[in-house]
Amino acid sequence: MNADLPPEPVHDVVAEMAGECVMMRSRLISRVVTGIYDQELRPFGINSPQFALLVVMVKMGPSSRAEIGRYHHQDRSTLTRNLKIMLSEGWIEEVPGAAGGRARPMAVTRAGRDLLAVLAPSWREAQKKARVLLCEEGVQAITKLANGILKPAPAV
Amino acid sequence: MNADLPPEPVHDVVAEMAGECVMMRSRLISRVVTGIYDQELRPFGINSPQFALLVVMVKMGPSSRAEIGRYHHQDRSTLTRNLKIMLSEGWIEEVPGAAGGRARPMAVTRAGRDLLAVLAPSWREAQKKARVLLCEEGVQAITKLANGILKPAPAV
DNA sequence: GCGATAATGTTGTATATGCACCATAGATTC
DNA sequence: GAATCTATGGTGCATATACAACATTATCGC
Repeated sequence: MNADLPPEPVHDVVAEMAGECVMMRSRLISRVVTGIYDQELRPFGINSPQFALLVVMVKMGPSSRAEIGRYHHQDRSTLTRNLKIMLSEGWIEEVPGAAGGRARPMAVTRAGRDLLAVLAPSWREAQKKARVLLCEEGVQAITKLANGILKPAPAV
Repeated sequence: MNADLPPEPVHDVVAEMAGECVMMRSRLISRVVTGIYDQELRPFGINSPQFALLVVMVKMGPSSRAEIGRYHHQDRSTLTRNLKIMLSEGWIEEVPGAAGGRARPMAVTRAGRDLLAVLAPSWREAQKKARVLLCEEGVQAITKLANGILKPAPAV
């Protein structure tokens, strides 16, 4: 309001940050929740980020790194590296003669789909634990939020 | 229910995962929100995770890596490395003759507190953008969730 | 067709994050 | 007091993540 007032005490500023920062809370939740799923998925040799990417790719169908990045809000370079690991695991593959020519769409393999089917019970176990931690209310809020990010208002 | 039934179609399983996974959504939100704050904080030479740690450390007062890790849900080794960078920036320091002897508490320096005061307006700008993205409802849900994780039911 | 522009994928660099494992230093137990 | 247990901090390793810069490849405008 008034730029000439003395700066507010650092203590107050930090109290405001500690009490309200959305980023701190988002990252905290992400860390804790990721840990829950990593624990359940570990026996299958796949981790949380890889599982997420695999599911997104099944959902999207054959897609280029750039397309996946736009939908999943990840940098192209991140996908170049993460997909390389998933390729070597045989969960995904490059679709041969697809797309115009510059892009090289990737798709989930049969092995990738089978893996998802096999680990489904463990994933549900993790879901259950997450629900306990976040309560049904929290789960719904997060679901709604994320869906809003994934499906931005279509250009009319 | 019945282990002898044929496995449900992979398609259905993936649809369930894509539509309900809490981890995928938590990480997505975290990525997007972190990006918002990183953009605002960049001019100050500090990134989102470092900012979060700095705020937590002011809040906690002099604390060992182990204590910070328990409160902030981070591995001790993660803190060893992250704090090293913050030490070299002069935002935190080792408290000399504190604690019993085995632990070596770390505390935020004057420079660290000043940095928080200086970047406060940019942080509020990021808060504003986050509020637009998540809506007031989402912000409150995340805040409530995270507070629940930070303040677990005290052992009675 | 040609030059300008835009999109794609890659690599270098820096940081975040957790697990497994280790050495050390307090704390416990007898 | 010595053996054992436990907590702390550090290292090696693997992965996630983004930004900057680059070469390549379309695409557009003319």
